[in-house]
Amino acid sequence: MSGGEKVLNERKKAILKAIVDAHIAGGEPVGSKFLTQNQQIGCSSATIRNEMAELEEMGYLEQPHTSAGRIPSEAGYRFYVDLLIDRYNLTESEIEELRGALRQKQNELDAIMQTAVTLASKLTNYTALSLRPRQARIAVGRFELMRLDDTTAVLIMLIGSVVKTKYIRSNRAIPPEATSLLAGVLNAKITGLTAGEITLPLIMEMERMMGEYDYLVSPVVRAVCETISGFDGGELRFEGINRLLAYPEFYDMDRLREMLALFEKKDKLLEVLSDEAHSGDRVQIYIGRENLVKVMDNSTLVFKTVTQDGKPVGAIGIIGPTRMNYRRVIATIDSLSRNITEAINAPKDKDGSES
Amino acid sequence: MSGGEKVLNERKKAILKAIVDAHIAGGEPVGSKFLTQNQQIGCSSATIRNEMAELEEMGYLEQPHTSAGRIPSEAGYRFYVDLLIDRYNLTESEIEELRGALRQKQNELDAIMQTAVTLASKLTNYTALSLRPRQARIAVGRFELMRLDDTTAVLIMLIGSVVKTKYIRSNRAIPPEATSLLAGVLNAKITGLTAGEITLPLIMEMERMMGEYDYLVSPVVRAVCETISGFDGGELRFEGINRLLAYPEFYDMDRLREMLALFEKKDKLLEVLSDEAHSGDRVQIYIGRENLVKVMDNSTLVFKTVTQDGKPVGAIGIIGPTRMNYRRVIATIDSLSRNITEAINAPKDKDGSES
DNA sequence: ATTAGCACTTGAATCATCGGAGTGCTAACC
DNA sequence: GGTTAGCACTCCGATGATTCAAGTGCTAAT
Repeated sequence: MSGGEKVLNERKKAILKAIVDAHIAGGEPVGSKFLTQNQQIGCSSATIRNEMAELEEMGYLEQPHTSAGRIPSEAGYRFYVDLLIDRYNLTESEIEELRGALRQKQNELDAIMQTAVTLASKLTNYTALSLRPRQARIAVGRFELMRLDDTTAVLIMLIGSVVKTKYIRSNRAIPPEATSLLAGVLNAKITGLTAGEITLPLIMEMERMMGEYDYLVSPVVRAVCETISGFDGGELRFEGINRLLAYPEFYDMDRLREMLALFEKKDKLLEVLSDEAHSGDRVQIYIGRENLVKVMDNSTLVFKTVTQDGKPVGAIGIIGPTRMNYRRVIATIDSLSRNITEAINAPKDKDGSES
Repeated sequence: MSGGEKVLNERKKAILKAIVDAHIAGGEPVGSKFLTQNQQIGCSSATIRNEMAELEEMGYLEQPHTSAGRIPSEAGYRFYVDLLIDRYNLTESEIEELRGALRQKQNELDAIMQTAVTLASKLTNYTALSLRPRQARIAVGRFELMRLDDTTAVLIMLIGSVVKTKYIRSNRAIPPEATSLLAGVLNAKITGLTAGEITLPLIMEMERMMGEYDYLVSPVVRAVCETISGFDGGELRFEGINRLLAYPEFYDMDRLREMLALFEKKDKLLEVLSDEAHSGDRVQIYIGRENLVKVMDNSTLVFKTVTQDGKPVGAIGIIGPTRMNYRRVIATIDSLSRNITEAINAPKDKDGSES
């Protein structure tokens, strides 16, 4: 709000960066004296104090109380993050672990995301999250029907690249020939349609096609619709929640409780993330309440989209205190999402010749 | 260790019960004076003090420090719980909510358990858990194969009453006629077999049966084995972790962290629970470290098995502070598991005639 | 423009004090 | 003998005073 030119001289930059670094490392406010140790800044504490006062005026720093050091404001973190173009690179072994874990799961997006989120949490030591965003257009691409006994069958649906199943029970018989017929009708008539596009005339036509087995259409279609609506809700998973506790900013019970409540109130988050998830190919970083829910005062969200055939099919990210190790987190998330995207887009894995 | 007859006179029972009740309600140690308000105990504080001293000697009570009131020991809670034969009954509306939620999901054990665990957490206000125990003998009961394109297919397996799917990718073509052939071979040869029973001769025989498509057998069998071994690991889910925070006994950060760490270290829990899950038709209650992992000093675990065709297929439970509302929790878990068991065993739901 | 120095502010830690709650025990009471 | 009133004793927790150290802002000197 209040003015302040955007231009920072080199020394201010160095000081700001040093403050953020120090605060990330220690978690405490940092004072002028401490900064004199930093080689990059060749001046006395008094000078630094003056600079810090100006940085505070510009909104990059904050003072918890009069006689404490400074901590970076959200704007300060933002500046710092934007500065970080030189990526922290994962070590060879970390990359290997990642690749190895992904190689197991062939194209099972669900399983892959689960693996990835665990890995992300482990590698960064923060809470990780995986997201399957809400999608506008959900439709079944392929149906299959597996008959179990006289009155039971399993309906198998391919949605995107995810397989969903649903039990069908009927109080009238489901003869073997009816299942294949029904599967054929379903594939012919309602592949590619969203729940809203399955109309009554369509259903009636299907019933006509089913002949004497018309009674099966209604329950099956209902099952399809249920599955579709269940699917488009998106999905959000967390892993490593307890890692939050290791960081002093969450030692405050109330804050922690808010955070956990946030984790459970997935709907809200999902909504926001689903929007954001569609945007861009880069790692996205939300600092504090920059954009998202306001609960996240002291937290930062880092995530990146996973795409298949150019379309976002999920996202993976990290949530943690604002003073997080950005280099590492960014690198991890970037690398993970890149590898997942790669794994699900370049199929054809060579069939190793084990005994 | 030190002696003490098991017999408690009526007054002692009344006092012990009153203390547990009060401590559950308030969370604080309870003193002799407070208990005089209780109508059931018609005597003065001094008498009560004497009785309490004896109860402490017998091991049913503890004193945090000399000049505090008493709190129930684990043995005290145990006694209290065993005393609770009169069940707390859920209200009509609660039962209705439960039934309604279950009715939606037809026999999808996974979805049902998910619903149930959410409900359990909501109804009791504690952290709830659902368990699919480790099982000794896992075998596929039925195979189906869905062809997607020239090199991809989805293998669909019915394990118990759970459907699992797995992508199959091949670097050689998967022609349509091969899929049905392969499904037939799989159904003929390896239904009912555990991973260990799928031997090399068997595989070779299958390859012979597949004729020119023999190259498909190996990757598919491998997928089957992976799925089976993935499945027998059991599964443990938590819901409502943040509810723990509402209780003062978890206001201690370290305790809380231990607890959360426990939640993530599912393997261990799974192991213990899988054993226990097989036992009995009653609600099981573990108080403190009575039996389980030692982390759970101040916590109680209440759970009950869900059975299908008489066999345990899962369990649902609550975890919370030792001073929990046992009546309510026991009733909820009992009712939930009973309803689930009912839902998955008595199929044939009437097909309502909605327009 | 930079720096040294100093007065000032403020939260955190330490310590002593005090009050209340609750006990255990003894002596009186039924 | 069981029950109760009374009292001395213990111990925790809250309160408040004091001290301490860190860090600032400002002024004057370089």
